[in-house]
Amino acid sequence: MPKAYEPGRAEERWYKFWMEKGYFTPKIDKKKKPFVITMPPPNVTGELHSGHALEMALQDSMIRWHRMKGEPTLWLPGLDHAAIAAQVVVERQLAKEGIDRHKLGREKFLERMYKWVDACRDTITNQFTKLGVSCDWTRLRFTMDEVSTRAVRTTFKNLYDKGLIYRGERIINWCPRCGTALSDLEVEHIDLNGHLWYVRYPVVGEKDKYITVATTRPETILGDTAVAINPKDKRFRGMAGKKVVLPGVNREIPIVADEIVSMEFGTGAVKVTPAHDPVDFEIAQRQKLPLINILNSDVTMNENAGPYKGMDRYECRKAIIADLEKSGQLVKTEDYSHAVGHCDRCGTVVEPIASQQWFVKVAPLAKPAIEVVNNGRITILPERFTKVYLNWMENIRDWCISRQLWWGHRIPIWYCKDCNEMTVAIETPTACAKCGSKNIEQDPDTLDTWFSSGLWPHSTLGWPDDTEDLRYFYPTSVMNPGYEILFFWVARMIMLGIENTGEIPFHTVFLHGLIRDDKGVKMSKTKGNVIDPLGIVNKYGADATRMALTTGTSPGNDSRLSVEKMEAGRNFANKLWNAARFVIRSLEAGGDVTNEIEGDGLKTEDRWILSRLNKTTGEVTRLMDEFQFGEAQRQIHDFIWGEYCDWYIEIAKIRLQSNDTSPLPVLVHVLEKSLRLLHPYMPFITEELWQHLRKYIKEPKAESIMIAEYPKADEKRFDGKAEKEIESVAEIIRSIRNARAQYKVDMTRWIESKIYSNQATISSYAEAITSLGRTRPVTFLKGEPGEKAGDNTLVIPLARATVVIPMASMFDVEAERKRLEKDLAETQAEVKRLEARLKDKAFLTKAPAAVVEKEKNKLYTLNEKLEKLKQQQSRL
RNA sequence: GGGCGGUUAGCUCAGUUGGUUAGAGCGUCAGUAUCACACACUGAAGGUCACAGGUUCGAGUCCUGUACCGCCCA
Repeated sequence: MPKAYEPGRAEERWYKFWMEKGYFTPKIDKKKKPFVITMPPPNVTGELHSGHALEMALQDSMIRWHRMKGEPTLWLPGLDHAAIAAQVVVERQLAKEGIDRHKLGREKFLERMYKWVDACRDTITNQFTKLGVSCDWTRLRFTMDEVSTRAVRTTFKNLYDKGLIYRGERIINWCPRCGTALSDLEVEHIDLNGHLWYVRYPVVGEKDKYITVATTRPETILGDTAVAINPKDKRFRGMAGKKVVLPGVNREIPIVADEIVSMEFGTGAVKVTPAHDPVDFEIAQRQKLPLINILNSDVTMNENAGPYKGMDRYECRKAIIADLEKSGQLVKTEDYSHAVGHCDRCGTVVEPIASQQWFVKVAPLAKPAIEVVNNGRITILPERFTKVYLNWMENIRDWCISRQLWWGHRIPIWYCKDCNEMTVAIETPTACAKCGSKNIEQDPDTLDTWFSSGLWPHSTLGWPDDTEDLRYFYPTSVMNPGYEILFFWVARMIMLGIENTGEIPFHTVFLHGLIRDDKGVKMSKTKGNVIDPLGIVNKYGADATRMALTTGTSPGNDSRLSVEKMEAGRNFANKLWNAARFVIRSLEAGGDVTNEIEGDGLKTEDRWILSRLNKTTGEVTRLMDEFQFGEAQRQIHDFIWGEYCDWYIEIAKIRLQSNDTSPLPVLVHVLEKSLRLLHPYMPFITEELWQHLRKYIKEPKAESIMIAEYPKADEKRFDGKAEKEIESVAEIIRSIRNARAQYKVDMTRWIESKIYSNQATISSYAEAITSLGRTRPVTFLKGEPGEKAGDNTLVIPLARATVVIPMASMFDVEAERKRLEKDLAETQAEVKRLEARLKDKAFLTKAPAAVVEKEKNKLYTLNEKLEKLKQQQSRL
């Protein structure tokens, strides 16, 4: 075995081995309850990032753990077509070639998309294997494959037939760059410093009478169809029903009274632009006001903008302000900070526009989805997100699902050109359902990508068909996405899962946090701070990468990824490697030994490590049951490094060096069990080492660690007495080492010690204390020491013992006294010299300040040294 | 505006029914080529657990308030 662990080769070999053995595919066993995770499908937008790597590490840990527990375990992988995000990627490629999708045409464009998907699938699956994920590749799914398409259409039709999907004109968020409508969730509100412009509209027929409104978007004046005031507002008594003239387009619009108008905002009178503002849209509905859309889809002004037609929205804003200023209608301008909607994908400022779109009426679907969380059928972890979920669900608004994109599931609606009726169908129809005309055309739009991913847990198992997979594996066990898609995805999966199957999609939602860079900044391609997980895997190994991502984190909290963490992971792997190397080497020399432990003949240190192993196992299992994987890993790490390596191996060496092979079964037993304990987190190195150990392993008899039973705590091995005793011994050894370091005793020198204790058994650790403390002779005495500190001895009181070390054994007291005296005299002389110098007025006034400062500092440190020397002298 | 989270060693973070002297990794300092490991070993230094009150025999942990940072929703 090489001196340091080399991850690369081992990883490739074992992944291949696991694949060949088919371990990743579960065997359906109706007598057993399966454990199922549907993988959140990565987007086909390119490559994996560290967030995916974290997700994979967490899920693979859960999956491997449950598989080792003997449960039929399914981890179902897949990819998401990621409608808008993927379309943007390919459109960028096209742009580089100097073409666009319109030039290419819809069909050719989709061909390009599929080609891209194929490439992406290869990249992503390859990246997954590098991380060691043990998902069932035979069930790999894609949100646009045949079954998914059928699931999407079936769902659409069902909801449409129930009246839960409708087409209507509503205010949607329009992204001019992406050229599509967005749902409310896809809009990011950013506070921007803008202005509030106060504009006066002249009242019709009343000379010099005006009503002043305030707006942050003056260009929308052109689309105003009313001015609204609060009916309780005394300032505008008698104004309702009158008319004002719009600047720019000189249209007459009414003044209406509406309760929703805030009397505090601006002047108390607000302009109403129903086609470009959600609140105004509602007012218009109530007041029966017309809608005037002033924007083209590229957000230039349309014919309704009169003289401003053709201008870009911001150009128009400038022009209007200038014109208002000229006409004296601009009353004042205030600085004003307000939230402006931006496209989640591309960052462009979105425009609220009234538009014909498809919507899901969500409230009826939300009701049962709220219920299942409230009654505990679905648990959301960390628990605090339950409130976030419920709060959103209880105030849910209709979901705009149509997108003006080409890439995605096309809306399964066909319009008849003859009778104008709509046909909704699962199988592509050839004729209008109403009149039978063949003159039908499918809706050109596609569905929001979340509409199909919302079906993911059941569609991947075969729904709408009644498949064996669906019957056996559904509802799934755990869903483990990032908290940022709680609304986007989790909420919709719960709603659509219940709607389609009558069952919850999963029992537990276990949310993870974001991976940030070492400075705590969210990783993004534009910031250039993304860490490529494959780069880390190549440099530090997959196990170290996984460890770096998941240790020292707590559920649902963001974490930082840094070089230090990756190094820590690699170092731990190497530590484990070398401990195993030592054990294997000892085994090779030790004859016929297995990991089976004989009942008697165990020494206290053996019983101690077995007790610690089993307690750790119990603790780790408890933590994993509670989804505290970071803490579980820390416990395994601390046990292996801090107890097994630092103490047990060191103490065992004493017996091994005198050719006593009795610790060998314990060494291999504890190592073997620790490897199994660790396997879900560090699958490769544990397999590699386990295979090295296999000929010494009597139980379990598996051909791979990944299907060997996960360790269970054996309470019979708990041994509080042994733990106390070894703790006591360790404390004694530490105190002696401490004294050696404090007095700078040379490594090669043996020092004498007397150990006073009422624990009779301590004396049986003479060898351990001798060799680990490098102390000889060691005498064991009962009771309290007669020596007092200062009698040329060091007296160290401990919890259950007192250690006494004669100074003379650590160093030659006489020589040391002489050395101290000499040093003391020299230091004192130097101090005197410096003090005199610093009193010298000539020096103080003439020497440069820096020099004086330097001398002062020197004096200070010398005085400190003097103190220390005096202390040392008094102790001799 | 509403809600949630964070504030613990120089840095990054654990600390889950309130219970010895608050832990880890990294970093720092001192020492070590000891025959598993220098990706290591040994030892040390380093904390008013944001602040102010309260409950309790006992609070990093529970309650109230304040400040700052971050996130979500409107």
